[in-house]
Amino acid sequence: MTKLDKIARLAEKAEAKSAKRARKKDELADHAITALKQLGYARTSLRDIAEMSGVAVGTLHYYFEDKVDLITYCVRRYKVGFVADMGSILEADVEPEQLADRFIKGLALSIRRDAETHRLWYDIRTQAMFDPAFEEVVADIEDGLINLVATFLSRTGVSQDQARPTYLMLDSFFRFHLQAFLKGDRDAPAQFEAEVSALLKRLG
Amino acid sequence: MTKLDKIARLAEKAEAKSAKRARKKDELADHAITALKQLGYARTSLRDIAEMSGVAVGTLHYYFEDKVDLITYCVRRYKVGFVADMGSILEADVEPEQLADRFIKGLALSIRRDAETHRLWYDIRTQAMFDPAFEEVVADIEDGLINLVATFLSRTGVSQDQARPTYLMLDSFFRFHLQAFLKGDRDAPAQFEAEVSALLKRLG
DNA sequence: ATATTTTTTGAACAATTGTCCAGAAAATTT
DNA sequence: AAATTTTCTGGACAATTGTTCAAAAAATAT
Repeated sequence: MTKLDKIARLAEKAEAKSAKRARKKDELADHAITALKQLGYARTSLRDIAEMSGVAVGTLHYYFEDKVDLITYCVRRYKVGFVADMGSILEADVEPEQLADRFIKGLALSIRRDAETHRLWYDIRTQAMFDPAFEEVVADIEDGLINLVATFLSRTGVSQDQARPTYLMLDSFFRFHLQAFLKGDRDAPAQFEAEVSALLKRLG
Repeated sequence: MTKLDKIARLAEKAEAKSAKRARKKDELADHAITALKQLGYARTSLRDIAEMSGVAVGTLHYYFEDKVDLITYCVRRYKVGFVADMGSILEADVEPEQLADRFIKGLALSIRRDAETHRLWYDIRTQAMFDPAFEEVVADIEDGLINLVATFLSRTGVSQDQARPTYLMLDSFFRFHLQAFLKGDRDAPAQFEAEVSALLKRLG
């Protein structure tokens, strides 16, 4: 075995190890999210998360620096997934009008299906107004969302410099009807769909 | 002294007493707000508030049921004041266009002047997604804000059924630029003014 | 099989939390 | 001036918090 072989094998090992560690982190994060989306940032303790994950509290600190690190990791992970999901809708090769329809329907569906998870995002976004530790993750995610809207607009033939105002408009309606849905209004997603659809036509 | 006189005087006393109590509540609430707007709901302890108010912790519980009662009282008090302030702008007898200009300028000014207080509102509004105890106060305030926008629209000659979408639009821009301002972007209020002004012309 | 490293545990720690309450202080009534 | 009521105090309470760490357990390497 040459020296190069040894080095290569060592690198392989190191990579496999960090990959395994990453998998475990994600596994823990997924359990953490189920706890966080139920109670919110401030009300969820590391013990809640540990119990939900079936591990001891110390294990969490073995994988995550501290609570902020753990929570930002969770929010980032889930929101990246959301942006990817919505992005895949935009890949379909259909008429602009139908695309807009599908996109809005996708958002409405996400209110219905992932309401509890989305409120965690709003929780963290608000925390960032008080705690600079959350500023980075919030800015990153918000950039991703604006970017998502930008590709949506480019696919429907609208100028991309409308991305931020459009994102803000979508976000405010999304937030409002999410709130209504969480309060028990089962029709909120449908209303979101109708209202946003109308407003989008008015603007486009 | 007749019996009626006695009753009248008793009623007077009772009213004076509850008025005094109400004044003290407001005084405590004002101090509490200065603490809350700096740290946010979850991070502010009753001891922080007591220290800020120059009273003992027990005194807070003498005037308020519990922490939730105290905080909802504070948020309600400050937001009612804000709505009243903005409402007084709408009383001016000027051209619709100038009125819109003044209204938006008033909002931009409030970002500059009351940034820390406004973030407390967003904090409580988000908490309401997790804790039903905040649902009522949030719904009340949001109704008040939509109402404010409704009178704004009626004064500028726009259909009132656009109140909610317009409120949501204003809110999202307000929130976004408030966030930017809190992160250190001193131009955020001016940008808010420009962007909202443009969008409003596009819609009206 | 043994040695080494990685992973996990859960008890211990100090700090903080909201709430309660007996008694002091102040205000009001008689 | 005495009695009564209202207001306020601040220590005590139990519960909970994030974090640390020595030791055990498990996995991996020799």
